[in-house]
Amino acid sequence: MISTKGRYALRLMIDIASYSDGTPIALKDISKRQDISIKYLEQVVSLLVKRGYLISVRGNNGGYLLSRDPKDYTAGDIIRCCEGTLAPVSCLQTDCNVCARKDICSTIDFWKGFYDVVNNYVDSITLEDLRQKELLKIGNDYNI
Amino acid sequence: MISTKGRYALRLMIDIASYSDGTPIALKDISKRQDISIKYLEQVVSLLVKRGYLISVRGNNGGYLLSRDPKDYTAGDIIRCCEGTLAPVSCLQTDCNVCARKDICSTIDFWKGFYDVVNNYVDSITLEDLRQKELLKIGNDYNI
DNA sequence: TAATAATCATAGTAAAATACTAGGAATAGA
DNA sequence: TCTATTCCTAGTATTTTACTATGATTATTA
Repeated sequence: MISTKGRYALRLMIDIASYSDGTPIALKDISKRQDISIKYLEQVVSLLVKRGYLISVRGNNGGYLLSRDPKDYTAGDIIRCCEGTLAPVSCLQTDCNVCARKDICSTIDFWKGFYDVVNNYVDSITLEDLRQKELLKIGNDYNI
Repeated sequence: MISTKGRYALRLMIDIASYSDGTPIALKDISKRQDISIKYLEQVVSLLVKRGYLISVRGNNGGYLLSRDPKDYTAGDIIRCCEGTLAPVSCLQTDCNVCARKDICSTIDFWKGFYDVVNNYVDSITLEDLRQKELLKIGNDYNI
């Protein structure tokens, strides 16, 4: 299971990508639209700012802006930023958690393959793709 | 991350598939080879027995036997049996955890795709494939 | 038949992770 | 200066994880 950090991060980024008109989007508004507390969003957003995925604007009328075009983020970028690695086993994490059984392990290749299909998938979808889907949903809502 | 339950289940099944000569394999032996406590293996193995993936033989000289040919188990069968669903989000679990946002959710298709690539991958590898890899490793060890 | 070696079943538990909330400082526009 | 925002650090209840412990049950074998 992907934790709330990763899932909320994706929704937050989609929200900003979908609703921004060039001015910063405040957490207050994202909180309302996404039904997630401002306090928790603060924690999620801080990871995205630290990574440079979002630009924060402090003070009154502040908020957050994308630092790139939506097509230049993958869903994987966003999820990994807040969720950590998507490695299915700890011995595949980058800061190589060396395993005592690595020379005799018959499952490591299986897990590498798992890791690969996951990363390939999440990196095949861009924030722009998700934004298009969101705009479609909003459109559908208006049409009811 | 896949938990120890799922990872140990895979190793346990590979171990039985690789070392069984038709007589039951005792947890004591699996424990030695795999470096996992008998007590913890008991918990893992009970899930596989309940699901019918293993046949247990009680009493002295007892142990466990595969109930099918190794080519007729997928890695996915084994992992899901002990790990539970591989769904990345709870609203995709079979006993549909209905989400209040389902009609307006723009990420559900993304998560469905995630779920699909994971299931497709783990179901593309059979226990026989993993057994072959294990036998190769054992062979290599003897050649050192 | 008694000892032994195995599975089976249930409970307990320490540590870590998860999913938050709380309080207040810093910043900047009106 | 007031207010609306982000920023930062702690705290915390709950759940999950990764086991261990105890003892019952079962069946072979000496």
